[in-house]
Amino acid sequence: MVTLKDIAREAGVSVMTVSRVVNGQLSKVSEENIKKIQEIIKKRGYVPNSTARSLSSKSSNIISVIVQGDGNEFKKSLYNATMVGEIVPYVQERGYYLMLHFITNYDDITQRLRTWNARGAIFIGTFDYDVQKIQQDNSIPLVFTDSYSHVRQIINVGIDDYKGGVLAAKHFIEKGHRSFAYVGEYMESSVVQQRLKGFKDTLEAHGFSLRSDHILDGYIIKDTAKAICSFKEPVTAIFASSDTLAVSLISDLRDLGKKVPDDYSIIGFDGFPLGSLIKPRLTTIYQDVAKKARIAADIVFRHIEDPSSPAESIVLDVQLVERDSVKTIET
Amino acid sequence: MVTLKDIAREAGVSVMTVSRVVNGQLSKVSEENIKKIQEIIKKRGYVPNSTARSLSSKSSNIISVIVQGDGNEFKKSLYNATMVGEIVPYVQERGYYLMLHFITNYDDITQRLRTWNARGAIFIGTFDYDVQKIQQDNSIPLVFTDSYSHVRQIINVGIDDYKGGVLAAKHFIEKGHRSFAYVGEYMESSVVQQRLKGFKDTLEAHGFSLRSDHILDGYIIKDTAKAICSFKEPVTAIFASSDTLAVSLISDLRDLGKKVPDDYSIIGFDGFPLGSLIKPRLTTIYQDVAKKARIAADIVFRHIEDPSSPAESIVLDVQLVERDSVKTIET
DNA sequence: CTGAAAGCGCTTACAG
DNA sequence: CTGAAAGCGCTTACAG
Repeated sequence: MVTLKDIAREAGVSVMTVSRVVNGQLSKVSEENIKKIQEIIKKRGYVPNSTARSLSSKSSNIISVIVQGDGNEFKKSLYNATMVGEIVPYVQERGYYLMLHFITNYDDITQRLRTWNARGAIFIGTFDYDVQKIQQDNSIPLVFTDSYSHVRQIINVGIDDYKGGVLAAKHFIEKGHRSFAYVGEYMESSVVQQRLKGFKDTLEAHGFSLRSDHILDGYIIKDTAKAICSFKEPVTAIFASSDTLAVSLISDLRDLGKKVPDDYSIIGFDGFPLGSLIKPRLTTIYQDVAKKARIAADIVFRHIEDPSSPAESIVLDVQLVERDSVKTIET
Repeated sequence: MVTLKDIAREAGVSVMTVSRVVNGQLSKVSEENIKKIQEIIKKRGYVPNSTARSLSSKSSNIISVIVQGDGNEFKKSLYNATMVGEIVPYVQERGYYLMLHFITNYDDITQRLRTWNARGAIFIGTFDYDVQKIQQDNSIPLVFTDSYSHVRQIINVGIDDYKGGVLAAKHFIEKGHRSFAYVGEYMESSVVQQRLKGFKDTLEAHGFSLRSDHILDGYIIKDTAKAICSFKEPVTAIFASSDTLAVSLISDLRDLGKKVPDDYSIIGFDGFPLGSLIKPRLTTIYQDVAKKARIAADIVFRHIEDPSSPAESIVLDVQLVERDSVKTIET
């Protein structure tokens, strides 16, 4: 392994001079030495040792991406892949490295961040309850996404989940629907709850209701489609908390001999390309996942460069994308 | 930050004794000290500094996952997400950390591996040509997936892509099809080429042919569906190199007023859940992506524990999953 | 513009 | 079972 010392010896200078060249502090080194050193570095294939660098500077150029869960969700939907896929190049462009962690136990977070002296962290998924503890234990920039923690000084990039629910409800109502159901996955997550709340509040504001037994947890109930088909009070409109869920539901309903949107109308959430590939094309609430990821990464770097930057909470808009999965009912 | 030294001082022992406890070398420390030290560690919330550890031991517990491309492919299909989602928990269970790299320039690989003293690496995607160079430059275990490099000592976990093509061809022929097309994405990748080769060879062995202008690169041709519909010599059977591609194709054909499988029959590749959610349910060549990921991770750790382990090349089987996207043509 | 010294927090390799 | 010493490859903080 080639070290600074090796380069220094060969160039006839001290390690400090080589260190300055490696770190781009070129104004502090003579042109002659810069050139000589750069040539030797190239010739020898010198790669700086990041572990040594981190140890002595007490900080690393590692950004940790902390994903909630054991990976099951990661493999199932494109949401996490889109987030991570967007963040990685962003991090790399800035000369940083990305560590990926799956977290099922909050206590692991601080340990994983500290052991590598991570410079910043981006959280993907639901980390509502322990945000405060995580923040107390870590002094590096922590950017949450989709968090509904009530901690005041939190940096978060989220979307208007509530509005998503509102838009879905309004759309169903406009199309003449009068009976509704909500299907959520990971029902305990605030995101899923907010979408539900926006949906329910809006229905009620218009004089309709969402029966509590029409709110289904797709994670608990094995066959959501069957449950919906056997409602005592039948429904025509179903709002699903994700496109993935909506697409599965459409498929399951079809297997039960039901047609979408003729028997059941469905609105999804996310706006992934998938939704426009299926038949009927899925009406959905669109969120800009890539933008969310990019903003989260931006904020991390802003706070790394200027730790005094204020905590900011960003809420991205959502919009209804009307396609073919909601039928118009004449009233 | 709490260090070994702090713990040692508080326990009234040397850093070495603490170090032994931290590293689980409990047989070398008195029970009394073990207990005392463990309590202090817990009380102080001591977290070992991995950068210091790596520097002094000249090795780290980092596994690098190297993904080919700039992330575009990562965000588009569940393939990479499934691979990564499977590998992460596996790596974490063993007390290792995972770094994720997107690579568009081969030269970056060695630099990224070396700078962190990575202990091993798993490659996802096409790394055919530079395998030899990568191997020469790095002495840690390198596990490739889906590589068709001819380097002899390569560790690779792949699938029988050729057989996938064979199965698709046979199925089409059995169902009475006589005219064929192949749609591939990233046509330059060996994986896509092998699937094509198995398909073409089998067609020819049965007295049929695959015209070269019926081989389309989905990455280059904007509207593959339209191209297929305007073939001078029409086809009835289309083999797509991935499920994602097949699903898009079905959607595009539908937009052109064509029906699957009535006008065109389609076979995909991968066997993702998605394929059984759409209508018609997609007939496809199934590969066990999760298994591929797990085996790749297993091999990395086997070679870390025993560097003298022989290079092994594993080829997983594939199978045809018959669903509804291939029509029977009476002959 | 240059460099000598100290130190980051561990582990390795000994000695006892 | 225990510990003192040296060193991993850098950076920080000075001094000149």
